[in-house]
Amino acid sequence: MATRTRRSQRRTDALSRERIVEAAVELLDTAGESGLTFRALTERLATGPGAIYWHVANKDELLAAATDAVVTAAVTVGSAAGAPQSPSDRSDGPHESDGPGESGTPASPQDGIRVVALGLFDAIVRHPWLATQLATQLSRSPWGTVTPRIFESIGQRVRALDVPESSWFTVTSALVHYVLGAAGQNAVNGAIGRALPPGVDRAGFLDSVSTAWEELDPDEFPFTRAVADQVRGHDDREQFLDGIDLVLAGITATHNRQDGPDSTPRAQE
Amino acid sequence: MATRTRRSQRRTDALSRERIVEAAVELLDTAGESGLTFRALTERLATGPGAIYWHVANKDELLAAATDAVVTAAVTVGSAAGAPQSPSDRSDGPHESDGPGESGTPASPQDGIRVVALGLFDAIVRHPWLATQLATQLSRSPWGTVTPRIFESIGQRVRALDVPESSWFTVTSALVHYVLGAAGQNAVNGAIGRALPPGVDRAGFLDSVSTAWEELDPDEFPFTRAVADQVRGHDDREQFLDGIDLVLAGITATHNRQDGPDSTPRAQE
DNA sequence: ACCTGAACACCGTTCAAGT
DNA sequence: ACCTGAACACCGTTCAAGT
Repeated sequence: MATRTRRSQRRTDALSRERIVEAAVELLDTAGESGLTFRALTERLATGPGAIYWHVANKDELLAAATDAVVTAAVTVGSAAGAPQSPSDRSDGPHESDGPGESGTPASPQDGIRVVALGLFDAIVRHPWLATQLATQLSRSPWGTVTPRIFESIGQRVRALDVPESSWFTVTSALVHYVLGAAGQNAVNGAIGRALPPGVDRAGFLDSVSTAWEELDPDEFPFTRAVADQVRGHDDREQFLDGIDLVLAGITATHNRQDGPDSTPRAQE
Repeated sequence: MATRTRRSQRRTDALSRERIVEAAVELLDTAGESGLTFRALTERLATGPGAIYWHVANKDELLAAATDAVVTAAVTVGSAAGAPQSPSDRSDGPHESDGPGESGTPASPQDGIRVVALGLFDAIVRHPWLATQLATQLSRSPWGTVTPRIFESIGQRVRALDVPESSWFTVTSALVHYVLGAAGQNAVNGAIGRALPPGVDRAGFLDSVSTAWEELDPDEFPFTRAVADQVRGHDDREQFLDGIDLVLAGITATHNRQDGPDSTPRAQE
């Protein structure tokens, strides 16, 4: 169901780091984290393991490169077309393109943050292995390229908010942390339809979670049982944006109480 | 440097799922994620792989059990002593005990949230493998025990806030997402002193990150370069709590504008 | 400089056999 | 019911050899 282009019979045209990373991403998307092996990779690229090791140091580096490629595409605004125009026009389900373009309307900083955040959110839904990889990559080496890239794309919008410079780091960190936490947890949604038995769709899935929560021990889990029903009909992207808005509201409440026309609230339907 | 108790020469006293999970956690803490193998486990427990498989279905289940054990300890408030009394008395470095006890003062809901959040934060710093495992566990199966446990402990405090019941799920989710994202990214700190060459301490580590950020491409990373210096001296726990406060401020700003004496702001030094 | 592919060490898991 | 340990299939990685 993924890409139909390019099959295995292409021994011609030279191997390259780029092609290897591309194949790795496809393999991860198709077969999941455990599906990325050097044997599967050699087969798909019609070569031997030694050839891959000539271009890539080891599996960790390959995973880092795959993560970086996908994150860069997701976070680079203003490139591709056909992406979410504005976070106000809510549409269900993940989008198709890999980069959110800011076609047209010069958005407010808040909307810019929402667009970037949604771009990452959708990328993780499309590539569920990103959730784990991001956690690995970010916690292992903040000196890598992935962390600064995410940080930069959010931070540039924070700078446009009227937050004192001394708070830039803290505010941007808070936003990035929320986005990564939320997107990570919602990686399940990408796995629905892939891993789940066909016939069980998203509604059925939410229903099963809701039911499972309702059957928890009443003494240990009173709150979780109480909200179990709210799980049933909720929209993940909607909830994700509500969380962003909560943080944005906190930022304006904290940093410019007396001042300006605080924030541009999203259109509420 | 971890536990000095119990060595390998204890063939007596029966094997049990509990002892296996305990050994797994120790192995993960000591040798990292790649250090947990069935061979290392059999050696430590002085047994064969078959014995372990009698108590545990496979490695995934073992990892899930280890995660659940640590998270439960971290999130269960009111058990152990010697834990962070109140998030206001800031102390540097991770705490020793595994559960944050709420000894004494009946805290505000806000403080309760801060205590639980810090408990999770510290647990991830102490057990860096938790970051990856949490991402794996949560995104794979919200019907597991780990998600509800975290959700419940935060949610019970949210209920004590005066947030309309219809927003309980969204608000709690936002908090949980922030906590997991922030704690996950800060798992590095647990690795400092373990993985890093001795002689490079925390200050040196932050310094190296800051320097790396300062050397990024000025065209691609203007913002990241601008805040690079703020990285140098910052306190992770402090910044983590500042983020929590941002979300809490957003919650009160959004949900009870006209009403009560909005939130109890932390003492700012 | 780039690629081949056999070989190595190690891993998770199974299972007939013991008690 | 619980444990033993040899065996199996598979994995990441290496390296002498080719072009």
